[in-house]
Amino acid sequence: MKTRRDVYQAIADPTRRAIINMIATEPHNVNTIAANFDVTRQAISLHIQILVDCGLINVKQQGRDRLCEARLDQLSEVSTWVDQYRQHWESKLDNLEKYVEQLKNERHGKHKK
Amino acid sequence: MKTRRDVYQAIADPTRRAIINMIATEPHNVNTIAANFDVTRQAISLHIQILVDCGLINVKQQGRDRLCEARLDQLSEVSTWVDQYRQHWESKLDNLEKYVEQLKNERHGKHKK
DNA sequence: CACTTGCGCAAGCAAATACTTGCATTTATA
DNA sequence: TATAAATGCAAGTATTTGCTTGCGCAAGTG
Repeated sequence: MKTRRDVYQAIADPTRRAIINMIATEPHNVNTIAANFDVTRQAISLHIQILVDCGLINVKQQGRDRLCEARLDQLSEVSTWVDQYRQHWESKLDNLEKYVEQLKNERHGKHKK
Repeated sequence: MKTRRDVYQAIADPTRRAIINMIATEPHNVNTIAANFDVTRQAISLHIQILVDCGLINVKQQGRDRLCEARLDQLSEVSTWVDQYRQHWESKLDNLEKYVEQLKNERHGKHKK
């Protein structure tokens, strides 16, 4: 049975979302990531494995470390799915248009955080 | 044990996403929804229950029918989470813009389906 | 008032999850 | 070269899913 782990499945788990958050700005190795959670390294390792499987994380072997880097563009699938309904909860589509405009501006004015 | 079913968990299942899709434009009762899937009504009923639990569906009793209406604004939580990473795959932003444009057109020229 | 229709509830199950502990392997390092 | 550090792999377990079948009940209908 093909393991049907897709992106939606991947981000369904809060721990995995937290992991993504952790490496969103800069890559970290497995142990560093694991150190931030209460569960064992093995558990985190498994979560990472799942994230790798669905393309959300890219692992780069670096000596004895495995650098985990986020491939956030993989989230676009979810983004697209959700956005198709945006007009249903934002009274007007024009709002989305403004939203995109706003995002474009943010893109130019390098992010802070 | 508090059932921790959140929106992410809810949309993780393809059947549930399909259900949301089905009632996105107009409400349907449970049997009508179930008729569109290969699984039993009970299975669908359970999925609907889950969607109701996390606020993605609103059920209105209408005689012996239970009209299921989508509360798509509940998806904003997911949208917000994903969007915080959007700048990481910003190249896709222009595509979204085109997408919005396309949606606007569809809006004017009433959809078919 | 029988009968059909729309549904929920509950019991039972197989498979998938989320974790853990234990052990093996590879790569720096003192 | 021993030793520590960073991980993966494997086995075992408790839960949580996703479904099914069976049953009961309330709301329309002929």
